[in-house]
Amino acid sequence: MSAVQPAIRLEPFKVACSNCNLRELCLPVGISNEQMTRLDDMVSSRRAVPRGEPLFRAGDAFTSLYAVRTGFFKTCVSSEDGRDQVTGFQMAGELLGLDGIGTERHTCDAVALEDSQVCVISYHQLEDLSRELSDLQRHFHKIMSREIVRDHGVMLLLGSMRAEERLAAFLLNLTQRLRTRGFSSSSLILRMTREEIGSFLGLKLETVSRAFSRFQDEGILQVKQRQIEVLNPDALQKLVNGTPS
Amino acid sequence: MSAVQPAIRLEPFKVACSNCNLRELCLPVGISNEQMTRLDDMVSSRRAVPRGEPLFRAGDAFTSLYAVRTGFFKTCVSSEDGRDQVTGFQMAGELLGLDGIGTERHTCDAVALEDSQVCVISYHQLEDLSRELSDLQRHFHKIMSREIVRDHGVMLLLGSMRAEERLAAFLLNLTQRLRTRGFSSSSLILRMTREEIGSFLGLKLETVSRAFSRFQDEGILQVKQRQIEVLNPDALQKLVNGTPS
DNA sequence: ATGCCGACTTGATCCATCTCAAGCCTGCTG
DNA sequence: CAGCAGGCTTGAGATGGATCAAGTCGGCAT
Repeated sequence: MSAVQPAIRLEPFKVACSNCNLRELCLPVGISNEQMTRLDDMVSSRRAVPRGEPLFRAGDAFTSLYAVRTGFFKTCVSSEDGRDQVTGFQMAGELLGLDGIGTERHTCDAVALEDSQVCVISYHQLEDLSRELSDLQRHFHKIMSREIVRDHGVMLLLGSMRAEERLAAFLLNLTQRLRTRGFSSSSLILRMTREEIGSFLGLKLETVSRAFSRFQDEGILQVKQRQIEVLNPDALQKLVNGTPS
Repeated sequence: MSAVQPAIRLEPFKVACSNCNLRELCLPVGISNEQMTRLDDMVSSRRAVPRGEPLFRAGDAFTSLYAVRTGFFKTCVSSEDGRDQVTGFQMAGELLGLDGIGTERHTCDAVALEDSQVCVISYHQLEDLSRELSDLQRHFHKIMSREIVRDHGVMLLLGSMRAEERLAAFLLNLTQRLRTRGFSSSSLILRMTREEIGSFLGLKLETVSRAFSRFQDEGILQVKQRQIEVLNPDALQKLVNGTPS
């Protein structure tokens, strides 16, 4: 690889939803095969985002949605005075950029937490195509609606749970999403720092760290830095359900 | 009015977006006049919801969206174990029910906080119509996207602000929305209890009450139960922007 | 190997908010 | 018009998480 130019654009490999192994998680869900080729046109390119780099920033003009192909992202909003809040973590098959539709500018930053690749989905073409393909239209609406429901869940977490309950809910959510993708649900490597977890959960990093230690002491987890083994998922579940141990 | 049957359905008055004075706030934004008649078909009926009654509940089958015509609603989610969280308050011109699209069941309760009326929007027809009218499609997408952005703002509030900052942000948001509707932005009547405000803001009702009292002591507000006068909106703004006093 | 730096852990203390408890308004009902 | 109930305020004390401060760990560059 040449050291001269930053490898942001990937060589125009054959981008095709039709043979993507994330098909079942991503936009094409419920799309028939014949319609799939139309979709392939809409998803015209990929983009590589190195670890630590933004895919987009608040204020950027909105033109596209992005489907995570490989890697891991966080999204965060910030207020004028520098407060900021991680609003989510996105993994393979999940969609980024929905926030930009409303104002035609992105309203949050999306940052890669490891070297990642996204499929670029022209929003304009998505609009056009979803006027023709009602399955695509329906599915896209569902994705947006689920994002709203997910956000409500986060509000519930932030508004009514205590530190250990929040962390338990966070871990269960992560393992569940990993399981959907065919990974072990008991062994995971965190892609984000304690501080980023804390920001997402409305806690300070020390509190997150203490909660991890407590879970380890109680035999619920094995924690080696970012390498986590879930030894007792039921205990996590009980915490989330308000049964305080 | 007959005392026998509950007056849930309103007599089929002429329901018409085309001459609704909320046109500029609601779904029809950006829709041309000729398209408006098509819209009127889609919004086929109204429904009255008495104070304290649910418009829909979590688990109900999803068939329609609702535009608030008059009155005031709250939406709240609850977890299995009885935790619950107010996720928003909706006033005239705002849309309810987007949460239901993803799973075809509602995922939260929507409850009227005063006697209210909503326009019932058949989601199925909205899908069909927005495949024909790209302006409608675009506007509907924007509404969903803005809801996501709003939710991110609430996360920021819940995750990073202190009690008085949260209340200040809440009051500014309310007055701003009232101003948009042509009401005074300095005088308002709260439609919700301290407990509901607290649930929304992730605080206990006593904390909300104390924050109101403090604002009154500092001359920022005049508080008479639910009747609020905003005497110093700049002070509220400063609180939100992190300038602590 | 060595040293450095960022990420993490852990302890001690502080403080914002919660909790519990008492009392007060206001509107409604009998 | 008296009594009641639901919503609100206020106080005192408890506490969960924040803050401040050391230290440790591990990967990376020299």
